[in-house]
Amino acid sequence: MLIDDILEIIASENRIPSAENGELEQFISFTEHGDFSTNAAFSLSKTLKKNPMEVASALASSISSPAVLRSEAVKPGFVNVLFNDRALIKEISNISKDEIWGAKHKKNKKVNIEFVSANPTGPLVLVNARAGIAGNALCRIMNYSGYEAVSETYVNDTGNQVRNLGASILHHIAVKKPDFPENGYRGSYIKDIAEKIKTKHPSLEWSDENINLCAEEGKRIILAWQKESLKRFGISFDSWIFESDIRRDFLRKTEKMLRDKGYVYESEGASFLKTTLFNDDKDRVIYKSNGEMTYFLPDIAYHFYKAERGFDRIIDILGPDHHGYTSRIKASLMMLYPKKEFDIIIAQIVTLLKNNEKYEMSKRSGDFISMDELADEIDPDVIKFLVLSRKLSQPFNFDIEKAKETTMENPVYYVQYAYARLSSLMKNASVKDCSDISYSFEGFDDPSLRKIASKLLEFPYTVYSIANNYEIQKLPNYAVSLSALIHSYYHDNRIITDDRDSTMKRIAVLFAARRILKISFEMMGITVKERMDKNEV
RNA sequence: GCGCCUGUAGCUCAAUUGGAUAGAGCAACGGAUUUCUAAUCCGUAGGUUACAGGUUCGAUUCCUGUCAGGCGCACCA
Repeated sequence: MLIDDILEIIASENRIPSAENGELEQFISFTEHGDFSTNAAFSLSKTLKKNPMEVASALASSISSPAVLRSEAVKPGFVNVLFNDRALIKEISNISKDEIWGAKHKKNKKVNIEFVSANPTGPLVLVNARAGIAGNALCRIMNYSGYEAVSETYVNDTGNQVRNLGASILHHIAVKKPDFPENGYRGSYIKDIAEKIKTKHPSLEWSDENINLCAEEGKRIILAWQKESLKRFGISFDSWIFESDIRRDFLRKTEKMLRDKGYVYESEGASFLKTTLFNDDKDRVIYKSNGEMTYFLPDIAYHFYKAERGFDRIIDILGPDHHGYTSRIKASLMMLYPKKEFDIIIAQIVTLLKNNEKYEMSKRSGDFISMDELADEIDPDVIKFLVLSRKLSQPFNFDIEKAKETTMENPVYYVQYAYARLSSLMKNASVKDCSDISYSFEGFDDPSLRKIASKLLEFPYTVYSIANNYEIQKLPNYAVSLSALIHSYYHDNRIITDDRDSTMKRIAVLFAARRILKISFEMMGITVKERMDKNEV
């Protein structure tokens, strides 16, 4: 790519050692001062112990390429680069000829992204939707950026919560029974499941055996139900891991590894893991004094299982209730796999507002808003775009009335409309693919058209940066700002005219812009619409 | 009490991770259309980035303190 070529020149001319794996990418930015800028001189000046401006001048003059019209050092030490129009036009044709222009070559780095990971004890709620939407997008972003990313979810299909589920269901079936279980699930869906089970087993006594039966049946039903919910949002996983399988196949090995390394000790009848050695507040119990295992050991086993499968980077997207949990799981991975990159992203709470009322969402209370209920009311595209527009680490206020009623609050229509406009232009100009376009023109003769072309260069670098810092909101932000340029240009200019040369220039740039929008929509999981029908809303 | 996160326009959020004049949308006001779909565009107004110090070429961003809010702090999962 155009910018990559220049970065390579900068790196080799100035003997920047860390410039190999595209390290220079982090020093580029896109402003009004050129097609791109770099502040590399500032950090370089520290290692060279020279004046930043001096370094910048050297950088600027080292850039000699036929593609570059001007490269200049300014004020404190920025270097601004402006391409000549021919080079930009060439890049426009590259964008148009490539289905996924900008995607990096695979660098053989395997990434595992885990998200949603819910108990099969109730409907999925809004945080699950948030994590799911973001996780899928992140997975595509990382694949585009040269990683081999896999999306994964973990099903906690054993343990107390599942037993509580069984007891809650059986309580609706058995005639003679104790009080409703203390930590039981009270949602109305429990009753529905009980009714379903009744058709197969009309009468069940209160017994451990039948609690298990109800738990197994309930789990199956809820899991299928959760899968349907995920499908409505287009959320999918490359792999499903079940806690029961981990316990069966990997638990003993994990415990042995930890004990062999001397990280386990006994105290007051319980077994502790020395997580404080790796920055945890206190050591954590893996076996209680009554001999029971805590949830912690299977979770470690699961993470070890990820590491064993050869992933170089492991990413967990967790709900806000896992805040205090991150340091201990990090510590356990440090014990045996210190070389693995391990990142935990906390997806903050989603608060649903409706007419300024706050909805509480808890599986226990039975009074919650599920993913499904949200999808019933609001176009999933709207939800996806809104969810992706915010930093995951920020709490998210979702106003259901705004999302539904005022379409102006929904930038997703803004970007989809930009795409639809371009599509209808291509149709009117009888352009099906890039072979219908000539790229033999010399210049843009219109700054705003050139600006759109220049904006397209930015796209890959926006995506790469998300792969590093997980700030997914940059993707929708980019789509909005590109769409703004498109809408503005469209409004000011008649695209298709009798002047064939000028028509072709415009179509060439807009075809490429449409391609970039499409790639970004697919990353976000937003529907790509060739036309927008007003009565749809 | 301890830990993590947050505090930016009236509201919801950005700001390319320490960069150039802090930007969008909504709400307010004024304008543009016999449309290649106005779900659009252009303009006006709105800010001591919670507060006080510090670090340096440069701070919304990093450090310290204060104030305010959210979340998490089990031999629960």
